[in-house]
Amino acid sequence: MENFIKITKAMSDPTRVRILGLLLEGELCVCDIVATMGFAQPTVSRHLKQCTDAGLTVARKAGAWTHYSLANESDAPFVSTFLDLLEKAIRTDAEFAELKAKLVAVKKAKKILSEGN
Amino acid sequence: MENFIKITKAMSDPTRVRILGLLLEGELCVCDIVATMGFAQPTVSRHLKQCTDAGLTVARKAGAWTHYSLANESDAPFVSTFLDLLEKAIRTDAEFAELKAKLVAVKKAKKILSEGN
DNA sequence: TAGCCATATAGCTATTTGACTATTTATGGA
DNA sequence: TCCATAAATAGTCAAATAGCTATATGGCTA
Repeated sequence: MENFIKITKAMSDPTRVRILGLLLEGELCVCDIVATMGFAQPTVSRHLKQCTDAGLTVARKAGAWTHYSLANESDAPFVSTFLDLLEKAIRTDAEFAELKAKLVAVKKAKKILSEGN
Repeated sequence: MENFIKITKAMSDPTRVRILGLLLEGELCVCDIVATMGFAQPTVSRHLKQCTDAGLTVARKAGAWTHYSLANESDAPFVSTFLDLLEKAIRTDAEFAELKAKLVAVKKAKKILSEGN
């Protein structure tokens, strides 16, 4: 029950739902999400912490970076079903479509910068 | 998306989850839930309104009474899946077990009173 | 070691939420 | 018609939440 509430609470905020939606595309670092969504870095960090506490996401540290990805079903009960529902829900969200496009642009820009070195 | 958020918001409060859990047993009037849960009548009424707005419950007026029941899958997308998850979540909630027993007692008491007339 | 970068944490503010009491609305029976 | 009962609405208050800025923390590189 407590777990269920944590998950539904985490999924009851549009910002977090969209962050989770971006993670459907694959692992992302905090800075990617910040660059894509335009929120302050601590705001994104807190959202990710809440998702991780709910068992929806997993953090992987690599040097200064923290990469977040969606938890897989073995990590916690319900999670995969909830993520399926979420995926269906954001499919029709216009704002999410924009974010997804923005993320592609952010990744592309990052790649160009890294190649420049 | 908006609908999804309404549903997850409705399901992110333990009181509402337990109310919905009681409705798994079948249709109930507001006063049954009030008697079972011990909250003030307006509190319960508001929770039920929120659930109905989210498409999780349906209200049926009969005289002075309003009977609430769970929506069926055709009423709104996601709903049946969410209710399945909810059912699994409350299965292990000790407080819900107590409420379920209390509801049985409330119904029994009501029956005795009605037979007395 | 100094300084920069990516994250996390702390603390603040505005808003939302969940509880309550008091009141209103609506129905059925004396 | 008048009263009792069931439910909904309005208004109030305390606690939780989501955003922000400022400040740690921790790792990499010159």
